[in-house]
Amino acid sequence: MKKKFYDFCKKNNLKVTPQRIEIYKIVINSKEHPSLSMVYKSVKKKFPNISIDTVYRTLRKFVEIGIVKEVENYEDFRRYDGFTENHHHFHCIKCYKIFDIPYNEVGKLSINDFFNKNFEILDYKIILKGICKKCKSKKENTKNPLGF
Amino acid sequence: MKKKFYDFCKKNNLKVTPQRIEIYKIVINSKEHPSLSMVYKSVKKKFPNISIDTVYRTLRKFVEIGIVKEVENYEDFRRYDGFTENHHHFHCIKCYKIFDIPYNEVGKLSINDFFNKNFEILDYKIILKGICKKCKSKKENTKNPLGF
DNA sequence: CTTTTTGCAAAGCGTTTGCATTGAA
DNA sequence: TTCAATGCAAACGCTTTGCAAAAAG
Repeated sequence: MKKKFYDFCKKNNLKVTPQRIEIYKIVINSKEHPSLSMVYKSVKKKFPNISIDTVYRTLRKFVEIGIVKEVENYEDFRRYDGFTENHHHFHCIKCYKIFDIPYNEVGKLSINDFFNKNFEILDYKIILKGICKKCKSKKENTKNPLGF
Repeated sequence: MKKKFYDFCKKNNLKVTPQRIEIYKIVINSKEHPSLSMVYKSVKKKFPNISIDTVYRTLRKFVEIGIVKEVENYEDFRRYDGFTENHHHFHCIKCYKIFDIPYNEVGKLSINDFFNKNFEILDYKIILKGICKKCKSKKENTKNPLGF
């Protein structure tokens, strides 16, 4: 684990600083998939003077080099849906469009027993990512249709 | 559709204003699951003087009364994950913890043919929501473990 | 020694709030 | 005529940026 960290840093020309080591440890050891403010509070125990932007920059770096991932259901902007029945979504990574997918167009999901014993599942969503038909036939897509 | 809107407004003591009608139309008719700024740009065509906070307030109201939904993968804060292998997540709605779920603990998803013909699926994530074992045995959970 | 990283402060930007005015019922 | 909604401006909170000092390699 420590080796993995050093390797990633070396490979990506990142200097290994005590702050980075500590932030990495916190993310790895946390069972809660911490938010930034949680990481910040935690690092401060060891480095009371650390500034919050160091945490921001460090986590961004970690995501960039792939040693840490962002939990999937975060996007920069809220988006709205007038179709209020329960359904899934397909996200096109090229044009940023989101397509509604009715339940029956995706195979039914069967949750296994172990899982059902430990969690009460109220709802689930399948989020598919890929490229829509239109974008597959285009060379490139430069325009951002969302207007930002 | 128009009737649905009037009914929802009446039931929830919302006044039917031209701005609200227009915003609702935009969300309903958009195929793109618009972001706020896209809605804003769109309403401005009809109401050049509309202020952005009206759009904010209106969309919030709509979500509140349930006539519009927020696309699921939006959360207020980024959260981080040191487990970089591909896996699913279970979100506890009580304690806000996110649990890692290996692929094999959830039944395999079979995508049907229609779907595969129209979309190139690069990845999919199953996001389960519910209540974890610990929270099921508790009466209430007042503490927010994420630190915000 | 050179180059990156840190901490600080200020700026940026999406979102929310207070308030007087306007408009729906 | 009453009470909610709008538009405006200011405030708010999370995130980013510029820069000099400090630390890593």
